[in-house]
Amino acid sequence: MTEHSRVWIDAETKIADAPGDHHDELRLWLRLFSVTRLMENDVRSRLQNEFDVTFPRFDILSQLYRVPDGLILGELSQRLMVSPGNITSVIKRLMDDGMIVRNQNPNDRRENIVQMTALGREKFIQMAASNEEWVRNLTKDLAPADVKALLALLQKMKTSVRRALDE
Amino acid sequence: MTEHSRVWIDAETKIADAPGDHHDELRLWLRLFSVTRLMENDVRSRLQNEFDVTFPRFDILSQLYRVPDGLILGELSQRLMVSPGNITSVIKRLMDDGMIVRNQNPNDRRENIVQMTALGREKFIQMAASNEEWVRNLTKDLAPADVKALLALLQKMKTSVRRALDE
DNA sequence: GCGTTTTATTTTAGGTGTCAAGTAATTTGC
DNA sequence: GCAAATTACTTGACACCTAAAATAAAACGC
Repeated sequence: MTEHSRVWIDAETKIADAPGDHHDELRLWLRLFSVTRLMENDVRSRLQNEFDVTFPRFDILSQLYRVPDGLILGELSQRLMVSPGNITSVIKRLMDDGMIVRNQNPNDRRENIVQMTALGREKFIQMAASNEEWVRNLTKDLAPADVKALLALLQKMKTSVRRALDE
Repeated sequence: MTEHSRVWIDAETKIADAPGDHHDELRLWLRLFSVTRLMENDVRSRLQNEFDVTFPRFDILSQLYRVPDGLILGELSQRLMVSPGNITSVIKRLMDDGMIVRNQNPNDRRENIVQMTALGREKFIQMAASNEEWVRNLTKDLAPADVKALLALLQKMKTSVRRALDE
């Protein structure tokens, strides 16, 4: 039992489980939420302890890593699903750390493009490798077929959610 | 398209999808995370707009609703999977709103039991009903069998995560 | 072409989150 | 029985988060 594994009694465990009633969707949401929080808490504390980086910063780096040409702040905000006003300060700190750079688009001076630096790229690669290892370890009791099935079902779920949000 | 449905391009959409490689677990984590955030953002903004309550407060009320005898702060912290230091101020605000009360346990004066008030109970019932409706709407394109399958697979996943955290 | 509108970002106020250090109450161990 | 360890909670420093208002630049409309 490591420091990363404080035992949570999560928000969903104690609900009377009478499967098959009319509350399965709610139960699904609670379970989804609790698994996510469980994993997120572990990943967050490991990122902090082993790389001295916060989860949101890692999140930003993940995005920028995949887009070498960089992203404008608005795109970043949308991809991370956080509000635009939030990005400003986190970006500032990543710049102070030398992980990213930020440049005004000369063709549209409202836009600010952020890109990874070589340093950011180098550090991110290490974090990403550890991150993947942590996640694989957390999910190691799932059979590959379960993983596949979850991927497909969660895709369906995401599609449903997006459709509902677009209405 | 309502105010609740700002269109996010989430953190996971843009990953090259080459299913079947060795990165399915990571992809699963990203997808799980993005669905959760998508739903959470919607639920949070609706709770705020329609009930003037924050998500964490709703979370606390949900727990207390199910336990009429109340919970001590530490239990609450564990169930919500948030750090103990966090609970204090949120509890304080819920008390100011008259939704909950807090009493010292006379047998162990370190412990503080929080319970819902009649007002809290009354308001929570309305919120919970709306919440369930929102969630059902968000997941409405999922067949009942998909919901069942997801519930089972996420349970497996949660078990795997807990086991890994206990090591 | 010039005022209006839209778009991109920042700022502000307030709530929530962590961790670490601190306080108070109980339990342990000799 | 009393010092030491543990448990429950609070506080303080700092990071993130949202919503809404403010700023600045580009696009639009007539």
